[in-house]
Amino acid sequence: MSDVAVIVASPSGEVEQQVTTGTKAWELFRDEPEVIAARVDGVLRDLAYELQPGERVEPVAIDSADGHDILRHSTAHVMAQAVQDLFPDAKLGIGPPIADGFYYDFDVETPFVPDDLAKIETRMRKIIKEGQRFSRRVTSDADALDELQHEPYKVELIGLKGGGRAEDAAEGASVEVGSGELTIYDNVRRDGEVAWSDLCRGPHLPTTKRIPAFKLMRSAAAYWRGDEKNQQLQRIYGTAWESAEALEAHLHRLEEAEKRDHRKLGRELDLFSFPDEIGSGLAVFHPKGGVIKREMEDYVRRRHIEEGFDYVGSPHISKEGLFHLSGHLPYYEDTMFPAMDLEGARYFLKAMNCPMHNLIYRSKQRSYRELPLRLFEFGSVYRYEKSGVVHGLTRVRGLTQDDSHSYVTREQAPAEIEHLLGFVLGLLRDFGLDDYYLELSTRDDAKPDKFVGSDEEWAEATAILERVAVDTGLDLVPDPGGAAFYGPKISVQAKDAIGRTWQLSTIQYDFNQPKGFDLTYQAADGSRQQPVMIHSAKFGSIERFIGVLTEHYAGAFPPWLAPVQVQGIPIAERHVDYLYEVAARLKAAGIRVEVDESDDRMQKKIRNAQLQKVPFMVIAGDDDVAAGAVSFRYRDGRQDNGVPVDEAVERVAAAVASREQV
RNA sequence: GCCGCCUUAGCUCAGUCGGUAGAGCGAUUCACUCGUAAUGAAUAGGUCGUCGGUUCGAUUCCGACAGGCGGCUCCA
Repeated sequence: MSDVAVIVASPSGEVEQQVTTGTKAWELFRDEPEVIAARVDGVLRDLAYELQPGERVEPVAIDSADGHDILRHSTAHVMAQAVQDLFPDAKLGIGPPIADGFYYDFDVETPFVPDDLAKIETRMRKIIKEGQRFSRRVTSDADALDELQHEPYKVELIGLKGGGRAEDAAEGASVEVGSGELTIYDNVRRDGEVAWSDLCRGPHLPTTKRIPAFKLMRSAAAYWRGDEKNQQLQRIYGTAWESAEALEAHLHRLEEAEKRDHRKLGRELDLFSFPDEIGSGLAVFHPKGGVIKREMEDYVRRRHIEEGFDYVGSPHISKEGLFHLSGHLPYYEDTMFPAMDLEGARYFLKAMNCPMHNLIYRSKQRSYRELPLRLFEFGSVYRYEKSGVVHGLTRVRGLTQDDSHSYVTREQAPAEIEHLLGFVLGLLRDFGLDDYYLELSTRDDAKPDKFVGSDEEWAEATAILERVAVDTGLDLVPDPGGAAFYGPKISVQAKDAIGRTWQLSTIQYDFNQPKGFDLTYQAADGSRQQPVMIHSAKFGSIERFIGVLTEHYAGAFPPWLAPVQVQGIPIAERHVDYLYEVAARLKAAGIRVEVDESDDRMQKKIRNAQLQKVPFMVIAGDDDVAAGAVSFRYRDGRQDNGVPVDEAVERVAAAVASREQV
């Protein structure tokens, strides 16, 4: 028995270590209970992996990103075993780790109900207690097909792998079958009996006992391999963590996110609602939500004009010919509201503004001297979103786009895109969103029927967008196949206060519609040339952006957006008149102020203002009246008493003007 | 659109094993006038989502539809 040399890497550095032939990875980390797997020459391995000479071995801790994935993947196996114990006819789909958890898909006769989840959890605890060992076994395609003949979905995966198509089998399928050798993991009881097996690449925890904390979250249907033409499977989502505390913290984060839900805050703060009588996905803004909407629109309109855009207007409805001309109808008729037949013509509610703007462009002969010509409006569009996808303000059927179209010469296009991107990012910053990355959506070459235009045009457009995006220095994520039919796009994905990302702005390069509309301009040499159009929505939709901002600020808007900026609170009834005088001063400075003259006690008034998340409470009692002052209370409970009225007005006005958060 | 769950007062939710309903908050009125997150009392408010079916009788059971929630698919 000879020695082999391996390199053991740890945060403190790398050490060469002599071990006996046949040493398993776990033997290097036997004193480190948090280590649940090893990264060997860059590849994740079970701790039972037998070390080879010269290999570089890194411990993988359960609370690392890789460790979490392994823990959650193993927990998914335990869940699948529990499900098949309780529902022997359940066929296995796939079961990968995902962000903050895992899922496993099953083909079952009857969908799972909440009670089933409780039963499955109980069964899982039993399996965990048994301390079943995850045991890796290499197999061949033929043997696996034989062994798994009762698992039709696994058989399908093996077949796809054989065809070299494992990667596009389904999202998450690569955890079952990779491009390399095929492996099966057996769950082995202490007495050596195999309790359960699953086709899987691994790696896994050493035993089920190493699952410290988990919870099943919900069940839902999911299409096999993500295709709605396929069988629907029942998916169970769960989460697993390195400790009960970490699980608790995760559940707490979910609760906090729920408190920020714009649908809930919209009701509580009286911002907007979705009356059933109007229809699904169609919002009305109440006076307080209307303030936010108006402030946003006013500011955005002003900024567009400052940036060289012309404000235009267009109707909500049009004869169908326009949408044929733009090329939209063949691609999007399904997502437009059905046509209305009027006077022998078919009218559609508009789902996009660009055709209307093209008509404005085409209303007269254009000169190169006019370019870039930038048309902008808040365009209301209607999209017949499928009933299952409508969601608060973030996915609606009627929305207002802050939409612009820049008509430029081909030579001007790169500079215009750069200008737009800088403008968009500046606007987002003004609204308090300063963490984002970019996505470049391109054509799917495999689906030529979904896109129009030549290969050369697409290549040119994509290259320009990519170059401008890269120049920003922001992260750029590819999104193959995500382009519009008429051209590629850059989208800005903004992160909110609790780290969720939202697709907001888009910038699209379009060489097709100018062709369809036969848009031209007269060049300096007298020739007729075709412009390129650049579509850009800054917030995507006003509605969605209000939803995103509501969640980002958890309803505590910065003063410039807050529906009520100052709530006046008298200590006693005799201070009401004084507060109205202060309020008049604030109003004269353009501040939105209300005085609470209700019968409530002042403590209750403070509580109400607090719950309404009003940025400034201005309180007045005998002391303040005597001193010609007021007392401030902020949302965080901070107080500032005896502030002279002039200074108080100045302080509020300054906070509003600077658009800062307080 | 597909799967599951849900729909009781303005809001949050009890409840009725089938005999037409209750709380808290909110609203209104009255009393109280108070220094930093809930003063007290009284009153009003519901065709139990809609439409059908079963039944002597349906808010309750069944079905369809509408709306909502969680996913899947989709998102110009």
